Amino acid sequence: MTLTHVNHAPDAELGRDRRDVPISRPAERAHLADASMHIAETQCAKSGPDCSHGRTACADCKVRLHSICAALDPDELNALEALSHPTRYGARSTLFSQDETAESVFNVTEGMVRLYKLLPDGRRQIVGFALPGDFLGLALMDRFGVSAEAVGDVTVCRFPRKAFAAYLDTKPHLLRRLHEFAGHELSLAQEQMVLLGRRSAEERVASFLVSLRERLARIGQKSVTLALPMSRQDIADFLGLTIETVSRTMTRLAREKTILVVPDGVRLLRPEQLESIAAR
Amino acid sequence: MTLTHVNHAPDAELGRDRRDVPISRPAERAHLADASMHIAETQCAKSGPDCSHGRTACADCKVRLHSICAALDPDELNALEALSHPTRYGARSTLFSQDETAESVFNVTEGMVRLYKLLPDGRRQIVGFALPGDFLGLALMDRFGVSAEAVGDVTVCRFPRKAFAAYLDTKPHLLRRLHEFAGHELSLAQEQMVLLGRRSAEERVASFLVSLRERLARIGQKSVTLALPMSRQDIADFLGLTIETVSRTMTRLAREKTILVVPDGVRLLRPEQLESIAAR
DNA sequence: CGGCCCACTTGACGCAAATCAATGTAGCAG
DNA sequence: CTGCTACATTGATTTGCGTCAAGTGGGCCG
Repeated sequence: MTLTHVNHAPDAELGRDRRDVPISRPAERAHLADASMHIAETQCAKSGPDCSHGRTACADCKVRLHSICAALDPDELNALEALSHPTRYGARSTLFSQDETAESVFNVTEGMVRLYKLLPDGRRQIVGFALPGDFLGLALMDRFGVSAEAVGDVTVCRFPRKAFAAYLDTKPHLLRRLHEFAGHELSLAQEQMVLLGRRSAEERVASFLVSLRERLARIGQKSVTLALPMSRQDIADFLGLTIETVSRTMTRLAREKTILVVPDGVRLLRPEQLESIAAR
Repeated sequence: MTLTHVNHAPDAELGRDRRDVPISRPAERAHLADASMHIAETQCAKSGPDCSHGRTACADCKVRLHSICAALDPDELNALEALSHPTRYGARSTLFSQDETAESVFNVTEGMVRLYKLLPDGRRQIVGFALPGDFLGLALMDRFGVSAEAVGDVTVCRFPRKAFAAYLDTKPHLLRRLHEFAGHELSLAQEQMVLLGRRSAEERVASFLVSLRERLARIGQKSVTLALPMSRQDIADFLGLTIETVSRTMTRLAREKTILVVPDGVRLLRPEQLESIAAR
């Protein structure tokens, strides 16, 4: 049963948060140098420790087992919860910016965050996409080394960095868990260096799709239909390519029936073919 | 006083370990796919915990203050020393290989180590050069994610991974220190992603020289004359370029009197010019 | 409904870096 | 000294991807 080449597949649950939260358009031009915008955070007004309207207990947290919190027993979870500020960020809003003092660290619970660095002339390199369960501010350093923006709407557990670090000092196994996350992150970064330094455009795109699928599978979202909530420009800036090259490459993969391009996503028709292109 | 364009400057203390330790030549062809060679380690025969012939005490360690060991008090230092196996590796020998079970972790005390990943077809990406004070095996994972080879002769403190991890469990502040190192490493990796994804050949070379100088300065080797013990191929594989492009770029920088190419190194004639080319 | 905007795609062309090919040079063995 | 080997430089040519520019289609607003 051969699949026909259509542009719109009847796939549910895809959806780039593009129309909602029409927050200042210029933000989308972030590819240019300014990056100075700090879109108002969609977060609760009082930012004290009990910003808990509609609060969901950590015990019910959908990403707990994939996050650093899996290292904690119920009592410890409560203690950490006391420090946490569940916070929402609207699509395209800024969680934090490069070089800014790190007041908070974050546990992503929903949505996707792009992490990037800008060169003075505006060139942008996305160094990663954070998914639910991922931790932002791993290094616990005084200042952030990268900027972070919500791709679509995002919810996080935000922790004041100092309080979090202090708690960490009392819970070595939590630090251990954090360190494991750092090791994993480093490993992804090294894979990405191979991609950026030594792979062709087609290999980059294939590799990107395959590894995004793997990451989603690890957090329980197994599917051959991959949601791509980020823009083509984001993908290009992640893969060290231009938007045109990404577009052409995806078109070619689609023409060869390896993938099927759908609105805000891609269906992997022949995943094994993609893996072999990715060359790993 | 203009500097003349000479090929050999009267600079001391440079020196690629090329002639010494003529260990199996085929190793130099490591750029091709085989990578299967495991050159016999130049390490002490009995590998028990007291492989201490000619052992230098940690207290005298030249890199202690730059390594993870700076987090330890004298007693702790002794305890860790009891686990350590000071080991030498000859030029071009392998410390460990990608995907191999991680039996040991390492603290580099002397020399330079290249860390790299290979694609199945032999393409190589060097993900970093480890210097004295750097720690190898940070992630403490079961298997190494990269391969490590001595560039010139190298000395390390080697620790059995499990014993090290066990000791770590009793010393949270050491884990904290290790985590700081991981954060630093991650930060370097992200910088490198920007380099590989978004910088031109000239910017890459300039950036490489500037940041190597900074790293050396941080461990006390401040100098405008930079030793480059690694080959041009290594530099190319680190910068995501070909050897020819690296060579041409260095020649151009030299022609413009920004650097002076000397055997096994480079003198930075106009560091500020390099920094502005690096565009940071 | 019509027009605008924006994200994306597609095509034509140009260029930076890769590839292919000599040539130069230092270290070492005989 | 001579030849050999490995590394590095330099030149000629090709090419993959970037740049520039035009075209498409969906969403949204007046």
